[in-house]
Amino acid sequence: MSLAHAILGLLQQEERTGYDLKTSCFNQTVAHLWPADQAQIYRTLDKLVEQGWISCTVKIQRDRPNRKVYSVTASGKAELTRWLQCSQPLPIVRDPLLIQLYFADQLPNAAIIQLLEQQLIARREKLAECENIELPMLNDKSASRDQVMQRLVLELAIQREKTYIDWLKTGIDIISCQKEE
Amino acid sequence: MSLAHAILGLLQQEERTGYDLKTSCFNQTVAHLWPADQAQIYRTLDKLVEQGWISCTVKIQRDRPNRKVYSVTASGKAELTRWLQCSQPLPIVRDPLLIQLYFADQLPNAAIIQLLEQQLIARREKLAECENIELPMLNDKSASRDQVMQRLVLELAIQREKTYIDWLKTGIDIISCQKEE
DNA sequence: TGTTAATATATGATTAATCAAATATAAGAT
DNA sequence: ATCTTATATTTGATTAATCATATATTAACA
Repeated sequence: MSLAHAILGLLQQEERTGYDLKTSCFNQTVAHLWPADQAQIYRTLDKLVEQGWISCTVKIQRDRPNRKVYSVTASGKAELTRWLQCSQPLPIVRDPLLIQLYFADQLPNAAIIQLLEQQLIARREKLAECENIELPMLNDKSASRDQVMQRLVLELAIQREKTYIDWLKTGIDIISCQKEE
Repeated sequence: MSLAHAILGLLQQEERTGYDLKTSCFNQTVAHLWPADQAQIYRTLDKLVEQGWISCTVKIQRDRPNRKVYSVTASGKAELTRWLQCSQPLPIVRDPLLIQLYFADQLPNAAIIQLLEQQLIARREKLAECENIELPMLNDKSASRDQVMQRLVLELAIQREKTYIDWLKTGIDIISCQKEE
């Protein structure tokens, strides 16, 4: 499961709590790669401990509730390195809009265009989110190795949105010219 | 759930059995929009009958096992029309390769490139599959309304693969030039 | 003093999807 | 005669993800 390995990767960057993972990773950049909710994160942490891939230390805090800080064990590090080299299957995409459009011939043009316009808004918002993430450009020679990797990932996310946006615009044009019924 | 509505749409095109849905829809074009396995299809058919959106007639066959043929009811047709006009959320994409790349700074360049090369092969295969689907082009004026919709959907699938392929090529170039460690 | 917000973790229930396998009929091939 | 293939449906088990909610501590605010 990739979520487990994503968490392993994040904990290898630095030790964190479940709360940290949620608020500073899975609510931020990682949300674009592998969204995960809080319940799943805490449960996956439990599984990783069971597996022996991470270990937990309770940090007592005076001013706030105590934290369970997790860090990667030697065996966890080995597992991550192993997994990082395994070829993974293509992701499965299930896009409700495509199903709608596939059967949209029975809708009036205006209704179809409304669907596409709404997606266009949502996609533009997502593109803006991705473009707001600050990372050195691919041609920036001062970028560290991990920044290059992260920028590369971000570039796909951005390109993906741009492709979708272009396609939506084409779709709107095409439908506008269609004879109804 | 979109699977239910996809099935509703397919049954509105013509009455079909679970087997038909699997072999001539979910193994073919629809596989690129909304993959579904056989167990899920049959179970969803049961749910749709319970809802009263489709009805079932058993067709006795002499030469082959009997078929349960499903067709859309009036209430099913209404439900489909309703659903087709509801704005749907953006699909959630979880791509394991992006997680790998995000943490790939600890891998040697050759290992990263191997990951990307393998995805490139898989993506090219998928692109070829999409391009093999026969549908009139968007500028073809003899195309029927439903063919236009289906071509539009296919165009996104194709563009999506092309975007991914371009990105993979860029990625391979960038990683090749990276200093290791 | 009581309320809300932020920090922090845990659990129950449900849905959607996947995997595996069982069952049955008949045609066609070896 | 047996094996395979295609047709056709059903069920059990499990995983991954989501949703809702519960619990606890402290700070800040009104």
